Amino acid sequence: MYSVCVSTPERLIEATRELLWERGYVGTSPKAILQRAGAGQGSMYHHFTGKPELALAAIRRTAEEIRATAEAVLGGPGSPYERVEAYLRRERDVLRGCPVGRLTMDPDVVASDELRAPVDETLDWLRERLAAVVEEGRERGEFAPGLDGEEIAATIVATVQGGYVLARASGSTAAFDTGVRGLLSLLAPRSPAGDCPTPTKA
Amino acid sequence: MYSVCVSTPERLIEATRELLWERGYVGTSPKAILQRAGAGQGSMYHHFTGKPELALAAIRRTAEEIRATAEAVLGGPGSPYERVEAYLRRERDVLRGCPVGRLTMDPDVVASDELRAPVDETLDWLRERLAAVVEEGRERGEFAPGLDGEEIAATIVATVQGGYVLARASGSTAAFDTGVRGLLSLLAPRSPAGDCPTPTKA
DNA sequence: GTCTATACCTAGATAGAC
DNA sequence: GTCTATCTAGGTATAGAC
Repeated sequence: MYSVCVSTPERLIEATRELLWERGYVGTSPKAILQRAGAGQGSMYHHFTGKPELALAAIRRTAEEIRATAEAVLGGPGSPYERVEAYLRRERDVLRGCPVGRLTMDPDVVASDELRAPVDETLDWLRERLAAVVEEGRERGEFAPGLDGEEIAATIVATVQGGYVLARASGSTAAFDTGVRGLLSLLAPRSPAGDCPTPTKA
Repeated sequence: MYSVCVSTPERLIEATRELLWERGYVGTSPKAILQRAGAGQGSMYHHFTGKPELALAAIRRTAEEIRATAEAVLGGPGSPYERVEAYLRRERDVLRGCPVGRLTMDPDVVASDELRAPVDETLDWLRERLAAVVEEGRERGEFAPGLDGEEIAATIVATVQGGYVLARASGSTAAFDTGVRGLLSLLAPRSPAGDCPTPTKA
């Protein structure tokens, strides 16, 4: 209940954001939204044309929040590798999953260009942002020269999104962390000497 | 419609498998299952106690299928790296997503230990299987000696599961392939000489 | 075993009073 | 703006005929 000094449309949007995160679009009913927002039917249909429009407002806000959170880390201090590591290791509600990524498993969201757009834009922005950081690191010699920024960026975002899947399947955050550690070990800058592996014949 | 020489329970399970893949558990109604299976209400409740039991049968079968498909590649011919690559590059219905992984975004599946169990077991088995292959490759010197099999396995599975998310968000398989290429470039065996990067100071 | 009929609840939206 | 009917359709399950 967001009953303190918050407008009704605001409470509706926040309630929708929570429910979309918890139950997805098909699993969220107007009735559940109204109960959580402490509003009646009339209010909702006065401010919004229906469930899709309300969901769109909620998704857009969540998308914006995710960008801001990511930018705070990726545009922060530290070397490119450190910023990627900070992004991967930053605190997350792992078992709740990604409030934007999870919508891609929602048939009604994917079927609607309007609802899918903010999801697509967010993940696309994130990939581009990470690609720039990786390219910067590669130019500095922090990453192997053969790596491609866009490819590595896609791998990073996928590892996070897939980490949520593993964690929710097992009911534990461990698998998420394990996957992230694996990726970081693959990305880790080569130390000055001695660990360039001696290749053996195939 | 699976009307040719197939028992009714069989048709019900197959219809449920399809619908769970397309629409998830909360998005799949008994009515839709019956229509696709070409059966009536009575048939379904004669053979199954209800939607959860039918879904469980469907999920178990899909899980078994996934294991068999993965084992065919991971237990096949080729070096460990080649088998991992074959797993990552094998043909997939990328835009349909993973029929097992997607269930982790379903609130009713995650809330039920019974329904979640086969999902968890499948992804867990896959990680262990991949970990063994990676360990084998590391012992052969195909992968860097510092890598951890279980970590890399989690990264591989997460990249695939997350690749589905990226693909479905954009409505294109490109992002999946890009993420896989990035991961393969990170995993690639070091070539005999010349590309051990000259490290620069941090 | 399979069908139809029936039941009750919820989803999603509209109408009109206040 | 918000509320309480009201409405039609669908979700989920049971009962009982065939």
